[in-house]
Amino acid sequence: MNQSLEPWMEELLHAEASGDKMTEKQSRIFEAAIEVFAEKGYSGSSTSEIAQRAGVAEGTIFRHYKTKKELLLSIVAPTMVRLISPFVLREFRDVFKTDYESVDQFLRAIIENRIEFLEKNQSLLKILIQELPFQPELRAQLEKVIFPQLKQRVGKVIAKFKSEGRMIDLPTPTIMRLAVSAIMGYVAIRSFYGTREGAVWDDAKERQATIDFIMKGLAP
Amino acid sequence: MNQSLEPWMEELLHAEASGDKMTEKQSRIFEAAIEVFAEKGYSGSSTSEIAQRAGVAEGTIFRHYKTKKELLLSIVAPTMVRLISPFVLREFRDVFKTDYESVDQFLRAIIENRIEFLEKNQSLLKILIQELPFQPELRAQLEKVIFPQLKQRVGKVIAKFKSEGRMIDLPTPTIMRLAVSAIMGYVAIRSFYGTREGAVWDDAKERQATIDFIMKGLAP
DNA sequence: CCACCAAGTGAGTGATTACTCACATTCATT
DNA sequence: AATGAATGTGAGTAATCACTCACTTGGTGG
Repeated sequence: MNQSLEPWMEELLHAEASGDKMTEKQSRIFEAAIEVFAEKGYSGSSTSEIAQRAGVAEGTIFRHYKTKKELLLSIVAPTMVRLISPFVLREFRDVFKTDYESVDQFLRAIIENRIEFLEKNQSLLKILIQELPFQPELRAQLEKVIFPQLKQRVGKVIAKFKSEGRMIDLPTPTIMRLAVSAIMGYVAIRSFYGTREGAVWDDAKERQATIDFIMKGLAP
Repeated sequence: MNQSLEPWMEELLHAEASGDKMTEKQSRIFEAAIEVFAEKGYSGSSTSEIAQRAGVAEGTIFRHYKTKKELLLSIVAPTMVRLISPFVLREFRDVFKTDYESVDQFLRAIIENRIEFLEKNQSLLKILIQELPFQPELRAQLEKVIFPQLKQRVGKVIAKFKSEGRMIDLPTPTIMRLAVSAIMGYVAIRSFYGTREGAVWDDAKERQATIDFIMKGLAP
């Protein structure tokens, strides 16, 4: 399953798994980097500004991260894992035993959950999406680790739904793509409008419409 | 309608409208810039590389564009206009007269048309999406010109569909968001996989599934 | 109390950046 | 052919870049 992760990836995952051994200054750097990267993009950010905003000397950054890119990856790679973490949890496999009242109920719950996650981590998501096209390591992780795991775990649940005739008969990746893109569109527009004064944006209704849209589109 | 465009925008639109008065070298710069920006991102690109790839001296770039950012905007601002141009065409308003057999037929046609456009202009789209969060001028144009025009033009057609009970009763922007995000998801994944050797991607089927998904989701 | 090492510093490094400018070339108009 | 403007050039500039390194600080184990 772990199909020989590359060393840098092992380290990153391990670093995250093994709790926060971070110095206070290091975590200040970490947070500041998230801020600046999200604000100006990776290429548009300078290590000097990150240091400044973290309240540390520029050299301190390189004490903890060999390069600027390593700092980026240490932020973004774990995010991809966290993004799919609910699907890897045991509870998720229990869908087989627990017979949900409706597909709706189950799907709604998980969609709401992921929307919540995305909104609480808007900066991380922004950085991830921005850098995905430019960082081959990230694309590799997505393709070799994230996609397969998603396909395997979620695939089983979707297969069950399909076999019960409660969901449209399409390939699992296609179904996921359609659902995910609707959610991403919702999140994207929401962040475009930000939280504004004269906002003509009824969030509850928009979210409901999005979920309904997905459900109706994926109905058999 | 034109609600007082800012000068730079006027110029850009005018420059495009008034045909190609470009020098050969200028258009070489223009094309090279599209290449490099799409490849490395705006901040990650250097004017020296653009000049090199265009086969001109670096100074030539600044003869035609005051700054690097102006070069970017000259590429990307017209793209936004072209993106919605079909909806501004006269034919589009004729939907009222011409009674389409089905909403399906009409929507399918226009969705296919825009997918085609996006695929033929992948680089431009990539640059646009990448820079939208960082260029206030672009966001302003989107908000003040693109969105309103879309809402007005497309709104009428959608209103007609809704009144005929052939489409779900949701706000126009919501309907557009749902349709557009599904299309963007399709385009994004397609470009992620690129055109590869062992591609497990049946394009025709994916496209069909996407369109069906939109139609079903927007059905009344 | 010493010795040791990781954590932290900030001045310094060469490379690269967007942009300028004095000058050369080409073009259009008379 | 002459002239003025538009186009093109590339060496030059100050600023900024990611990163290094000799050094200081602070905490921990013996």
